[in-house]
Parts: sequence; C-alpha cells; structure tokens
Amino acid sequence: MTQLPPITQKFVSHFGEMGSRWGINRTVGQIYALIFVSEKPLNADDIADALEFSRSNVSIGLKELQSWRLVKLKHLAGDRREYFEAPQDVWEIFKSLAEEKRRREVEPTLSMLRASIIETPANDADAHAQKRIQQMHELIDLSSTWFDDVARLSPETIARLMRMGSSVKTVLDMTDKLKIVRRKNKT
Amino acid sequence: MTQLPPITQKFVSHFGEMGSRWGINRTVGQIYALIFVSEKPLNADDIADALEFSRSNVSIGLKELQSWRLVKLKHLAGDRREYFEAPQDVWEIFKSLAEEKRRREVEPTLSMLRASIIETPANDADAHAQKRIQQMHELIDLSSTWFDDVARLSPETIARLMRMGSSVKTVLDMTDKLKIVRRKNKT
DNA sequence: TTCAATTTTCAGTAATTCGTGAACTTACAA
DNA sequence: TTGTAAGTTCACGAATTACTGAAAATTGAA
Repeated sequence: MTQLPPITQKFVSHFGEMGSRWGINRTVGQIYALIFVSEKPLNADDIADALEFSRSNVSIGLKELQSWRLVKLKHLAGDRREYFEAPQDVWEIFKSLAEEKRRREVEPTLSMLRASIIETPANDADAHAQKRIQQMHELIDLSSTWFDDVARLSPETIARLMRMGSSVKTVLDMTDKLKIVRRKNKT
Repeated sequence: MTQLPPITQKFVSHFGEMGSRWGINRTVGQIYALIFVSEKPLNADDIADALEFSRSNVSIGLKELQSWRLVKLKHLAGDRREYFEAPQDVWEIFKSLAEEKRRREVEPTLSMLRASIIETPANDADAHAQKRIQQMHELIDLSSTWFDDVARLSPETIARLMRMGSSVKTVLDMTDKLKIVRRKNKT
C-alpha cells in the first residue's frame, strides 16, 4: 500500500507508543489514530493494509474500539463491507470515553466501597480502614456525579466554564453574597 | 502473619483485581490499598508479610508508588527501617495522581500534537489529518489547563463547585447579565 | 573502620498479553 | 441453493511483563 503521509504517520505511531500507558495495546491505538484522522470511513482491509497488521488483528481491534464507542460502524451504498469512522465532535468523543471509563473502572470500585461502608468492622484496624474507605468513597462519588452533571451541559457552556479557570471562585463568592442579600431583604 | 481483617482484606484484593484496568499491576495495587487503610505507617517487611509477596517485589512496588507520589517515606525514631504511609487528605491524593497522569500520559501527546500542527501538510489527506489533530489539541489543552486551575482552589471551593452540579450554568448566565448591566451603566 | 540490618539489583523463570494464519461462520448476489 | 466475499474465532508461537531468590550495595550503629 502507499505510505501514510508524514503528519498522519507520526500521529499514528505516537498513539501506538502511548497505547500501553493508556491501557490499550499498540495496534488498537494505531487503528484508532488512523480512523480519527481519516477523511473518509475506512474498512478493515484499508486498515490492515495501511498499518500492515493481520486482518484478524484488525477485526479484534475494531471490536475493542466499538466497545469503547470510539468508532462507529457505517455502511456505504453498494458496498457490502463494513466501514468505520470516528465521531466528528471531539467533545462527544471525550464524553463517550469518560462514560465508558466510569462504567468499567469506577463503578465496580464504587460498589465495593459502598458495600464495605455498611459492614460492621470486626476490630479497630478494620474500623479505621472503614473510615478511610468512606473518605475515598465520598471523593470518587462526588467527582463522578459532578462529571456526569457537567457533561450534560452544552459544549459551549462547558467551554465557557473551562475558560474561566480558577476565577469560578469569584463567581461562586458573588452568588453567595447575592443569596445573603436576598435573605436579608426577605426579613 | 495474622490474617487481614475482612474489610481490609476485600479492599486490598479489589485493588489487586482492578490493577490491570488502572494500568498498575496486581501487587502494586494491593500494596497501595494496604498502606491506604493502615492506621500506622508500614515497612516493607510488614507488607511482604501481610500480602505474602517477596521482599524484592515489595521493594519495586514501593518505588513505583513513590514515583506516583501515592506513598510518602517516613522514618520512625529509633528504627532504621523505612516506613511508608499514604497522604491523609484524599483530595490531595487525587491531585497528585492527576498531576502525575498528566505529566506521563498527556504532556507527551500534547507536545506531539503541537509539533504536528506547525508542520506543512504534504497533501490533502495530511491537511485533513492536521485539522483533526488541531481539534484534539484544543480539547486536551483546554481541559488540562482548566484542571490545573481548579486544582489550585481550596478543597472547600472545589467541593462547593462540584455540589452545584449542572446548575453552574445558571451562575454563569447570571454573571454574563451582570457584565452587560455594568457595561450599560458605564456609557 | 567493621559488621549486621536493610534495601536494591539482577538473572532466570513464570505468567500474561499480543499478533498471526488458518479454519470456520455468516451474509448476500447470482 | 450455491459460491464467494467478508468477518470472526481459535490455537499457537512471539513478545512483554511480573515475580522470585540470591547476590550485591547501602546504611548506620558500635
């Protein structure tokens, strides 16, 4: 097949190298990178060809990427083969990824933490362990609920919030004052 | 060694099992869990003993945990051995972890994305790839900068922000209105 | 210094994960 | 139906990662 152009090439191999750190493997990382930058949907042979992976490996990689909702299956008119593309909106991608991560990596832990909290500690050591577990639960629960809430806002609102950076504090303080004023006026 | 009490036991083995999903290995996960719930700092032998790992494995695991800033080295008076404990404040833990993750998993990618953006595309395919890369860069850059900013706020402020959930939007809208009013008054 | 306690390194092995080709299944056009 | 293109599964070898015990290095008390 024809060599990938230089920018694409570098992007793809970076995703391969980082794969292990992200918790996906080299080939899955490269397949995703290739689909992400591609203008048109790709089929399994395109990918196997471009990346020089075995057809079976590509098949498994695509299944994996679908399970993470990182690629969408698409059918092209008059073509029996399955084509894949990445969602266009990067914020959408980010959300799917976060949701999937939560489902797989956070929820099971939250359940376990919850279960531990309602148990009766057998001794002092376990009583202390339970306190620590409770603290961990509160933090994880709060942040994951919060992420959920925020993800529901429009991309524009989120971008606005993010661009505010640490000055959200000022806004928060301001609303507090407004509440106090309102309370005073009421009486 | 004496068996771990039940709550601790379950917590520790859960961390071992989840390890692979988190990108750490079973033993490192269990070592951390044990230190996290322990009331007193632990030394390497305590850990090797409690978890039935080899001494060398514990040594490597502790190095790994230190590099993630998840455990702190502590010396006890009149004892030559090295003791380890987890920071008490869970929010502090969360921040260290996020910072370390950013340094290892996000920064290298951001550099690569930046480099790709300033290159001159060789053909149409690469020009499109570059556009996509730019979009990815904007999102990652914005969210990581934002996280940095927010992390600098006090835990209380952050908790306040989080408990607001999606109603931050109301506050954001409100400040916008205030700004408009102020601008009108100025003229 | 010396020596013993403690920690680290390292080579070898065990376990796990990855990637391939071949066989198998599925779906559709003729 | 039948035949073929497309997709999946699977068993196996390759590569990587995890873990151990033994040896080496380091530390600090005497």
